[in-house]
Amino acid sequence: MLPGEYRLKEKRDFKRVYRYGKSHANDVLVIFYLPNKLNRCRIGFSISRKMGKAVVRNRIKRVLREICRRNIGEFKAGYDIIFIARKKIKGIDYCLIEIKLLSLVEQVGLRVRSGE
RNA sequence: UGAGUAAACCAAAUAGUCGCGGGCACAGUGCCGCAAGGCCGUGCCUGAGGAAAGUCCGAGCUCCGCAGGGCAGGGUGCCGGAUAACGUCCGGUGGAGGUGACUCUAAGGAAAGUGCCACAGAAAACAAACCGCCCGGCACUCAGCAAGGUGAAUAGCGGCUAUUACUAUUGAACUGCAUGUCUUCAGAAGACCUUCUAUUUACCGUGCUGAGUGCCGGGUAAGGGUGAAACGGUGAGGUAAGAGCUCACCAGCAGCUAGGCGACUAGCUGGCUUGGUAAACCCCACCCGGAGCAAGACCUAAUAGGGGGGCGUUAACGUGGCCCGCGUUGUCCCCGGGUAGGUCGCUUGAGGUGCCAGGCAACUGGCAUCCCAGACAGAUGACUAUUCACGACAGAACUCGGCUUACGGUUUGCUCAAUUG
RNA sequence: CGGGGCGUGGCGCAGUUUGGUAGCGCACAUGGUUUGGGACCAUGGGGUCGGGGGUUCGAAUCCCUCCGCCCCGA
Repeated sequence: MLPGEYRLKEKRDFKRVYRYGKSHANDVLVIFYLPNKLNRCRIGFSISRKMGKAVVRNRIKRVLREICRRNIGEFKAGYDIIFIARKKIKGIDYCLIEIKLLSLVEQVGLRVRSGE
């Protein structure tokens, strides 16, 4: 679970990102992102009801959160980010989702290599 | 061993690291905010289910004009009990299914009334009536019998005379006006014919009897391809034919008696019998005010509006669908305040566990013990190691009691079948 | 959390109130018409009435339960 300051909570923040932000996607995830005026990034998740019942949706959300928590240092600060799960994400294990998510973040240029 | 049936239990386990929600303790009184308030560190504890689900019922709790009456509407519906309450549960009764263990059962009233029962069928509900069966009358047809008539055949008794003339025939005459014809023949007989009688047979009409057909009047509901269902069922007697008309058994109804708190059961008696559908309207009995934790309560700076009481009850508006009733708008007096945000509601409860007692049981009582998620964009995940049967259905959002639905496994009791001893 | 509605041939809808025959339009197939196509005319096929259970002689229709979709209010 992310610490509270890194969470994107408000409905109006989601609306703003969807409306004015940019998007990119691969086969399991969609990313929306928009610069904010803070010196940290806030991350939100959206898993549709079409994905499955509550247990399935919770599982996907928790895996995504865990990935973001462990890699929070690699995200470029000052952005609001929303990840949307696509249907193919069901059944994929943690490691593969982590690779997919980080590659997606790198493609849109929000990744900061902690080592570099 | 297999199949089935009923019940109970479990919901992968252990250890470590990182991360998240909540509670408690300690500390800086550090940070954010105008404020109400919130945040940060360390330690310890704790953190989804049997269904958390569907939202199908019932309650608690909260607010609303404190919910009163009538109508309407909705729900429930064998009996008794349990419960805060229930459409739930337990124990019984009746019915249905199953070889059985056992399971299912919206199971009041059809004799309060209304409606419906398609097609088929004579008829679908006051029973009536079509076919049929039976009785009577009339007409017709057929058969038999009786007496009769007519005709025919056969048989029998008769009749067929007999006078004059004449050998005979023919002719004539007279008398009489009586005469069947023919043959043999001379004297009667025979045949045809005919009277009567008898027998047989045919026909005719009459009467009676029987059968059939048609019509009319009546009796009957035993039987009638139907249909889900046909006005009690089966058998015997009985009858013109039949019929609870009578009888036996069965079903059903009413009454009485006995048992049971009761649903009901058993027995006896009686009159012989009144379709189904109420998950159709309805009747009867009982129950139901409405909305729902985004209910609602409190706090707070700026912008800006209410609440309570008295009087009044015409009009308008509103109130769970209508009416009564009630409330607001009116007026007088008094008090200090709405949205966004924050806090509370928010988890100690018809609570869990164990023992004892009561009860067949649901459940209740007593004692001991425990605190067991409380978020507000919403907490359970990832990694490592070990073990196993390699893990189904599935995630709290005010809280309980049920129901329904989804689903993996373990154990036990019981039933049936097969095999072995 | 509460309230309401819908589900019927491939598509859009009737029929449900008051139980007994599942129908209409478009689409599809065949034939005709035309030089050919469209339009038109005629004929025909195609439906577990969302699933299951019950009431009833009989259910798309009545009752219960489950599934899916849509709308509204707080």
